[in-house]
Amino acid sequence: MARFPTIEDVAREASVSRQTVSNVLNAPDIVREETRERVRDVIDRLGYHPHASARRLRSQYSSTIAIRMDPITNGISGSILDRFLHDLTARAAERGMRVLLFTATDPADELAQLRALRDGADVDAVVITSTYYGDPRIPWLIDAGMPFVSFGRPWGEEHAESPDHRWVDVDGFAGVLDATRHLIGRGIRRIGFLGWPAGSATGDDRRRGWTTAMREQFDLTDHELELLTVRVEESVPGARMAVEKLLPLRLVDALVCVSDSVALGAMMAVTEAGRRGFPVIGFDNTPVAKAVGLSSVDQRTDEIAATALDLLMGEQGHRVLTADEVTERSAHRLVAPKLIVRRSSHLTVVEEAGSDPGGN
Amino acid sequence: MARFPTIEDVAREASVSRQTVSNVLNAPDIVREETRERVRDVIDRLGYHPHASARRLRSQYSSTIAIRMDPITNGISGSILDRFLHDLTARAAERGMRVLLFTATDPADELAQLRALRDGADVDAVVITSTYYGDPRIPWLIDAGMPFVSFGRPWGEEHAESPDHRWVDVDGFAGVLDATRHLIGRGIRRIGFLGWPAGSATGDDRRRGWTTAMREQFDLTDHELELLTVRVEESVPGARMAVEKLLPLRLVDALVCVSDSVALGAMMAVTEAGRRGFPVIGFDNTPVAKAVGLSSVDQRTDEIAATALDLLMGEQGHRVLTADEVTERSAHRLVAPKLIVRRSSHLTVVEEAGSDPGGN
DNA sequence: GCGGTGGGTTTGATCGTTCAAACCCTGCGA
DNA sequence: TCGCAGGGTTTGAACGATCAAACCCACCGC
Repeated sequence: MARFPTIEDVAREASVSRQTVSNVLNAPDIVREETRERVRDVIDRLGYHPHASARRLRSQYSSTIAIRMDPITNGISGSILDRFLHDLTARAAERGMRVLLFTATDPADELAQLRALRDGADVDAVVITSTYYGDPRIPWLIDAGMPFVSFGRPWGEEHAESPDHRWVDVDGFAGVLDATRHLIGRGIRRIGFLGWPAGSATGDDRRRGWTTAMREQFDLTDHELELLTVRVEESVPGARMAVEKLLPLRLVDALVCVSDSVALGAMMAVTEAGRRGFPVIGFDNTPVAKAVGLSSVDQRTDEIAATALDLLMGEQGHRVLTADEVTERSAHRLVAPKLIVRRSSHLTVVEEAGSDPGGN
Repeated sequence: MARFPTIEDVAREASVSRQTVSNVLNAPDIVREETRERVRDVIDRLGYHPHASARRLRSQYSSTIAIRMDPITNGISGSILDRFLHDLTARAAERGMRVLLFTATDPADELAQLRALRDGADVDAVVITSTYYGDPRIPWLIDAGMPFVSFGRPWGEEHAESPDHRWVDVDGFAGVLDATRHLIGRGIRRIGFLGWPAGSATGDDRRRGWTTAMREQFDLTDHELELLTVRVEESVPGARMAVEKLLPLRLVDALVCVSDSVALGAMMAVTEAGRRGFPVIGFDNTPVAKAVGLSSVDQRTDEIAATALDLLMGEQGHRVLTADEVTERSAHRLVAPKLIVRRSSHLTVVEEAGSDPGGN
């Protein structure tokens, strides 16, 4: 392989110094216009690209964000993280950042990996996903002074309000509220909620969207709402069996679901029972939802990715901000999801419209 | 943030030279044991990690592999690439390699991205996926002298046999052959094939697995095989409708499918028609297959990832091999997939066993 | 006693860039 | 005329590692 041109080659060819070439690239406004043009021409002609490692070595910025590739493909909803990953990569590129993947076998290993990435000056920041209660990564990252943002709220953690922990999350409450209102708007009254066992922060938050929508329209007690709720584990067959039992009771005329997995189970039960026109709405807008025509609440991963970068680098910046540069107001953000309406929530069978954030 | 220790700090502390520290890390066998131990102790004590960019600058290796994050989440099978990505990252780490993501809006943009990555000396090699007929990336990469491996055969391309183009692919033929034999072994004779429209290289290859298995057992003409074949586009509802029409004809007693998407459609039709005990087998072993109990042919992404790295770096190497270091024999590999049996292909309803490559 | 050998270690140069400071020039006011 | 400001450019050093060659020294054979 032929040697690539260096900044030195460009400088010589353009009859300027190395530093001037560097300035053309990094601070074009301090270079006289004529010089700038000339240097740019040479850069194009030689096909020069700065050597990333040399730049990183000198500037001490890696312009790289690390994210863990999670092994857990939790049911059918795992693909959200993949969509997020894609969008994060695209958005990061717009800001001159790269995304580096890593994997870990367990939490301890993950911390070791993070330490190595930091010490090797390989990454400027980390994006963490799937946070959980008492997540050890968070104090570690704060302590290590490593900038990070989490996709997921720190439910009930001490750092929830602190700018030390920047986070972005999906407003599950708002999403389910929308979905429920959508069904109410179609004239349905007896809308059930198919959720996870109580106690899951995310699940409870989503259910609150449903209870709020139901209460604002109908006069229901907590007890009545509880009767309209079915709770199952996150699994397709489990949900299917639960709904098979529920349908003959004729208690509800539609179901808002906490996830696409359980919604898929519900749909299968509904189909099998021959109850066409019984609306079901899922949550996550996974490819499966798209494939089977299931209405679902879309997480808008692109919006989340863009927001994560805003939190890390500021609205405009091209550099990762350290924790002490972040103010409380700019450290947390909820992204409102968007209901995608498909056949499963129409009373009449209608194909969805062509343009649809759910994919192609 | 406090400054990290450099190789210089370690050297001073251990009373040796920089180079000796470097040797302890990169060529431990040439250092006297006593010295090695002493240096290792100091490294541990100071928590030293080599500065990745400095190393890359000097050594001209980036130890990084780039892969494009594909925007196309083609139906429900998009998740295979994600599993591959995860496995590739894990396997690469074992060999001291990192995986860097990038995205592109179109083929031209992808080439531009690749060029920038190469010129910036950011990556040593590229993994490309979703290759297609006449893929412009392949000649470009060969021409640019950039080492690469593709996940996917170059169907009918000139480079198919050349060591210039290293590739690994799933042996769809063998997978479908297995699946069909599995059904034959269960005593089923009239096994249909649900495929894609003729002309797709991957689809035709998979169908050949079915025809071979059927021929070796039963005496069937091409025409008869054609009658047992149903062809649909890659979509759940399309497959469902096709199978809805097929079932009443009572021509077939089971279906082997070209993908999980169409298999899912088939399953839905079967369920709706109340034909319990009508086996369906998919291909890809997506999370959805796992979730709904669909037997499926698993692509073994981990095996593929490991093989891709073998092709790039040699069986043992810790360095990417350039194209001219590769011999013809070591440039291509087919990975045999593995049938995962679930409820959908049992005549009696039986849950699958606990340990299952399909996830958790 | 002297040259040769080879394992183990050190030394100086180098990778390609940016930082910090110096430099050069022109214009302007005192 | 001189000093000074300041835009534009150049120069030398530094970032932290590895490469290539030199070095040291104990040992061996003749």
